Amino acid sequence: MNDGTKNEMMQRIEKAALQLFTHQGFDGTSIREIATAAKCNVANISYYFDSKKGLLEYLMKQYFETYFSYIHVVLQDENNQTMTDLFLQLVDTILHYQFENRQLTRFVQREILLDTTLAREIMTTYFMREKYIFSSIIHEGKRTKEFQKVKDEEVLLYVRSYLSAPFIYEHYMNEVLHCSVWEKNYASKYIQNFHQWFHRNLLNQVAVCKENFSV
Amino acid sequence: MNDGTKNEMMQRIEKAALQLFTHQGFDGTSIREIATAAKCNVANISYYFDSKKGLLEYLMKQYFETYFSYIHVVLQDENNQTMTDLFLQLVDTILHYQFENRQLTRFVQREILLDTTLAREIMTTYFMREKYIFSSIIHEGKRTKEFQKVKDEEVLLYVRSYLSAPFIYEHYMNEVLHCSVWEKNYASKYIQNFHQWFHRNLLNQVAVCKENFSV
Amino acid sequence: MNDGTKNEMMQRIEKAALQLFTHQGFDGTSIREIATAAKCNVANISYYFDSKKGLLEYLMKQYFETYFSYIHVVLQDENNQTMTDLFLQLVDTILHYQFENRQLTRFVQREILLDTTLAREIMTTYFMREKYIFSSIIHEGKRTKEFQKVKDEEVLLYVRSYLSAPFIYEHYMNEVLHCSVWEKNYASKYIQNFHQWFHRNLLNQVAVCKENFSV
Amino acid sequence: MNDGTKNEMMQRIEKAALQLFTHQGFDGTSIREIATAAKCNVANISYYFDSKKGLLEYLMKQYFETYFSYIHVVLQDENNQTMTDLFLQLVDTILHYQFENRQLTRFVQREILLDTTLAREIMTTYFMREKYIFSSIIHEGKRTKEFQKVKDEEVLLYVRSYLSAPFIYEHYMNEVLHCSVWEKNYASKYIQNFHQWFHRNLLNQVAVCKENFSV
DNA sequence: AATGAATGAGGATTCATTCAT
DNA sequence: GATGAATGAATCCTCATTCAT
Repeated sequence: MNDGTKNEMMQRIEKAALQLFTHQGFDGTSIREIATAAKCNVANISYYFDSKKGLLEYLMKQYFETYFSYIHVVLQDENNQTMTDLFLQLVDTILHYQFENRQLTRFVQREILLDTTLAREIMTTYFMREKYIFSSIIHEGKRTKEFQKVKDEEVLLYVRSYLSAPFIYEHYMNEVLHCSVWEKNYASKYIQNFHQWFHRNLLNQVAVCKENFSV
Repeated sequence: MNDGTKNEMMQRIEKAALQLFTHQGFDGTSIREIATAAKCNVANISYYFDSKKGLLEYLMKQYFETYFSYIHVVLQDENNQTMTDLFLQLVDTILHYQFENRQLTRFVQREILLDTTLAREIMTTYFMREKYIFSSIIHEGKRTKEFQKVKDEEVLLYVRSYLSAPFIYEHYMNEVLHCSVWEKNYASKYIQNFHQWFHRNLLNQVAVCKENFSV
Repeated sequence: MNDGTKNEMMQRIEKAALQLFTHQGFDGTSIREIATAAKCNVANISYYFDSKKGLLEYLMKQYFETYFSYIHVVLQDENNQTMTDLFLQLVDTILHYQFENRQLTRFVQREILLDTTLAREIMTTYFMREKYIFSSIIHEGKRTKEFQKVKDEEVLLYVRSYLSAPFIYEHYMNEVLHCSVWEKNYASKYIQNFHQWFHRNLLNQVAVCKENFSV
Repeated sequence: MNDGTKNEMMQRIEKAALQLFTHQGFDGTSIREIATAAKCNVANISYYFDSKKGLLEYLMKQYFETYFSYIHVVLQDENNQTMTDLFLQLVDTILHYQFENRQLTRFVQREILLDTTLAREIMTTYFMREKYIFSSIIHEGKRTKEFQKVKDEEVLLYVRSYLSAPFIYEHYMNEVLHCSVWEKNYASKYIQNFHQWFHRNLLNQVAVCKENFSV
């Protein structure tokens, strides 16, 4: 695989693939469809990504590497002094990144639902890494009494679920609830909601209850 | 499609298909693999389910028909007099059904993430129906002052998400959090958690805050 | 692979493949060409022989199994009491079998010239077996003073070469020497020639020399 | 095709191709494999040899041109006064040339077993030429009573077979007879053997019989 | 009810080659 | 002289399906 500076055709293939994968899934999409959509020859896909599987891995890798590059920027930001700052900043950054790359995010979230080798590898590398980061923050927050004595697993599952929900339930929201994820201010509202949850469930302070769902 | 009393081979095919779909997804599984796993001839799948797509639709239909048959039992149960009873009873029943049919639930939840015609149809029929039921209960609950003045969409999304989370995040829980969904008492703990959330966020009463994640 | 009683299509494929392989070699022939020649669908080749490689192995296996079934008939024939009888009877039988299956023989002889795994396997199984049989006969012949004290390797190589020459040099004989292998009495003349060589080079008797090439 | 002085890359390609052809045959080898083995770009093969077929023809042509250049040196050598000298000198020279270019020899001998246009062309040009040369010598030898009254075709076939046997049966000798063609003195022993055969079968003199295979 | 044979369409991939640089 | 990009055709194989039995 050529992984130098991306050229135009590579990006065209990438974009076309993502669009098709979003609708039909990886296995439901043929490289011919991708080639047609990308207006290129089928052989080019093998040329640039080695194989269909290589294209999948490339997209996955790209998603997670950018994901963690953003995370590391936050972790090294000296402004985040409290664990609260760090935690909220992380979630904000991740959600922003994901809202800006909806298709890719949705694609990745869906494919890892399968029980494939790739899915398992991603779990045991990337998600373990993510878990470790959040775990450390929670642990430190609890040590400094900044956070309540919460059950780690439940917080972690909630966060993970919160981070992927807008992309996993995009359809449900569009077609059933008729509230679009695409709406400009949806992202910020969604992030705000998280802050509320965070304050009520993690922070060690007497806070106002029952706010988030009330009008 | 033969809708009569299920015979042995039909069930064998169903079981084999579900198992394979769990690992490889619908598009990633060939009817040959299913036939091999079910120890039957390929032609039998077409014979019993008309086509591969027919098998998919059969599984979906079966899932949702049982799903709603359970729901209607609850709705017609005269014991559920308050909206609180009704709401909690519904969630309990649904979760129980789903925990008893993990593979099928997970399969359905995953396949409807695609942008196919079938997925959209399911959204606009089954999930609309589900939404209508929960919406009515919330509306009535708010009218009788049993519930707080919550934002419907947020409650609905939360419930929907809560109902599918254990199946969508099964992998994540197993391989990253190392807390297994298969554990005997996981289901009841998960249901209890919902009750807490329900009391804190929907019920119109002065309740104890910050309970759910604290030790 | 179906290896029950051969049906008509299987034989048609076999025949077509053999014809094409003879002209173009295994690697030079596509399964499409075979399918066209056999007037069947490409998928049938996979259906009956698993894969192109499977077809190759099938032809090879068939050649050698028939080959050795003939050999074993000779070995168990009680009429062959002397080693001379046995040796000559073997060569006669093999040559007859090969002359009756020219294409197959030529195909096999050509493919094993490659340095592939299959070729090496065939060497170390079938040809070792053949060598063992001839070696034993020579050894016994030498013990009983029926044969001269010849160098085994040279006799073995000569025999092997003699057995395959008409098929390997078929082209040369046709197009350069203009003496056709297809001529009715060529086979018997060729076999007679071997007898002469055998008498002059192996038999322990004062024989008339320089016969074979003189007019 | 570039016929100028061979540059380094051309030779690298040639060597790599020959090595791969030996193992996999011409049709079984892709130019990509050759390019990889020769550590050059695929396009270079087309550049230097026009096409894959061009490479084949180049190797064939090179083999036979060198082959006949050696032959003509022998034919013009005034020292070879008798037909016996000439005949034996020819065979010696050819065998030496071939033993020094084993891979090329083997490759050529194998490819001409196919029924392709190229193979037929080679038969009708190069091998006809060879045959003509040997025929003339035999004829003259018979005329001068130097040789016996042998059947031309049988002698010619024997000679042809003898000249290619070590290369065609290389595998058989290695893996079955376990006597290596690579052994230093094998070539000279092989040539000596031919001399014995020649004396016994062609020369018009009372010679000692039954020598060649006895210990 | 159940199966083996057979098919045409389409799957991913690799092929030899060309061309601009 | 040499290369990387790009291509269309062809590779083998698998797909879901049909049909006669």
